[in-house]
Amino acid sequence: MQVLSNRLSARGWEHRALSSPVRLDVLLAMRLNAVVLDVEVIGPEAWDYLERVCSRLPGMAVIVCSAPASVSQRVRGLRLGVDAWMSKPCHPEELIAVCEAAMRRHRRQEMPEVASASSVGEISIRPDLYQAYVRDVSLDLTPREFELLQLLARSDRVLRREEIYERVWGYAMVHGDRSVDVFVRKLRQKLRAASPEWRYIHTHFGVGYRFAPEPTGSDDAGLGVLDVDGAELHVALAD
Amino acid sequence: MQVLSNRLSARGWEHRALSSPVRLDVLLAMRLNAVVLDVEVIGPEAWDYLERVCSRLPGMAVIVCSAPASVSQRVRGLRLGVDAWMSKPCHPEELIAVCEAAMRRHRRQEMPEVASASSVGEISIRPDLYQAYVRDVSLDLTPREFELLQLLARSDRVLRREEIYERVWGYAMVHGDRSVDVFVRKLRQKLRAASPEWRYIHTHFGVGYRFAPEPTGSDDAGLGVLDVDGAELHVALAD
DNA sequence: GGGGCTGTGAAGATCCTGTGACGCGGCGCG
DNA sequence: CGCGCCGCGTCACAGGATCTTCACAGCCCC
Repeated sequence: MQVLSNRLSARGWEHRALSSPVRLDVLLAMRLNAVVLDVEVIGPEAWDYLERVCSRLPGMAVIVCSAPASVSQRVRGLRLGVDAWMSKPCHPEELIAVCEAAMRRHRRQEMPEVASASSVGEISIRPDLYQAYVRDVSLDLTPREFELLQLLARSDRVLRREEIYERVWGYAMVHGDRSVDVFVRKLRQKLRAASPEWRYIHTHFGVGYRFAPEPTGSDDAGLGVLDVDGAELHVALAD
Repeated sequence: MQVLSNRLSARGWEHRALSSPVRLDVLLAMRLNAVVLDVEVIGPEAWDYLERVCSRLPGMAVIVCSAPASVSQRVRGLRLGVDAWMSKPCHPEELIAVCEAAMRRHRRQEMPEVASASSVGEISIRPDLYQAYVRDVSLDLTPREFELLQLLARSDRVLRREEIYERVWGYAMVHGDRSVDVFVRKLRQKLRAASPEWRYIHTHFGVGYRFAPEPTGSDDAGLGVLDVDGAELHVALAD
């Protein structure tokens, strides 16, 4: 169990290990992508339990990993809705691979669930439409601009150019490429046009960019030229 | 093989047994729900073959049934896209149950399609007749055109070409294939002919297409001075 | 004040889409 | 059996949208 847990973490899976049967409604509340069960642990009501789990949570992958069972038992389980049946002892890596294979197929069917819309500052990002809006007015972003915005908006830290390039363009940035800068400029331009009261993309000199919606508190007012200790300066430093 | 074949027939599965490797395009033309492979039979190119089969036919269940293999081999196969890996000898009934488990989710998608007629804009879609109508006049769609329309009409988001291709054609789109574009054009042509006051399919540059019935606001009013030759042209350009 | 680093604008290259035409293969018909 | 029709997929072309590149100006930090 410990080894399995370590390997799951290594592959980036959120998970939890429980040593006793879980009530159906509790399982339901966990909103899992997959569950690995041992019929021995469940006890004599295993078949009934399996059947209810599979029918109540059709979107969840169900893997059984138990002491060796007869063919007829395994077939019965599979027919009830179990996605895979492994015999202990088994290699943890194989168990993980089996879980991933089962989830892969499950996920394919519930395709229509694209990430939902999110709002940052005045703009709302709609992944289902590949577009961003300010009060139902489209920013008219190109695909690249949109992907850049999406990446920035869901990161709350400074992103280096190389990182941005790699995640938006999909391959490594050659040294000296200014594409990221150019697209940041285009994005800023469109953001400013649609939402002039806010600043969204902040430059970190020598590092990269950071996304953070901030109302332009200063929409001017007098704001002298040398507002030395004022808010502006503070913002500049905090930047 | 014979026993397996008999049992498959008993359970009502259409199937065929082949004793030599099958070319990828032949496999593709078979339009299978699942395939059971033996890596020994495929030969030394098994990994490459498996990878291509899985990526080309993401909707098909792939089960490997071979002589006992190492954990790392099984894991590698599963990570490539194989749905289950069984070791010979195995009980035919278990193999069948495993295939059914792998296919279960994929099929669930196709069943509810026997849905009832639906209306979008001026057109009504009749899945039972495999045809679409505008005021009881048939659009005279070909099967492919109809499937494309049906897919688009029940999605309220942008669909990427690869996604459309995969769900209408049933297998993965090769990069650069223009079939989707061509069929969108044919569909638009017929929609425009039957329902000229509406726009249905919207292009999202660099992304894909989105279906949304919209009355052509433009055939009207103010609109420029020299819109002499009419709404039709305008619509065509604006699309 | 100077050496990078970043913002900006524009031009050229590149990519994407709409479109018409064509070839292939299946099917019904004479 | 030949023939034409039809559905389907491919191709090439053209126009337009998008992306990349480049030079220059402005800015930041040392």
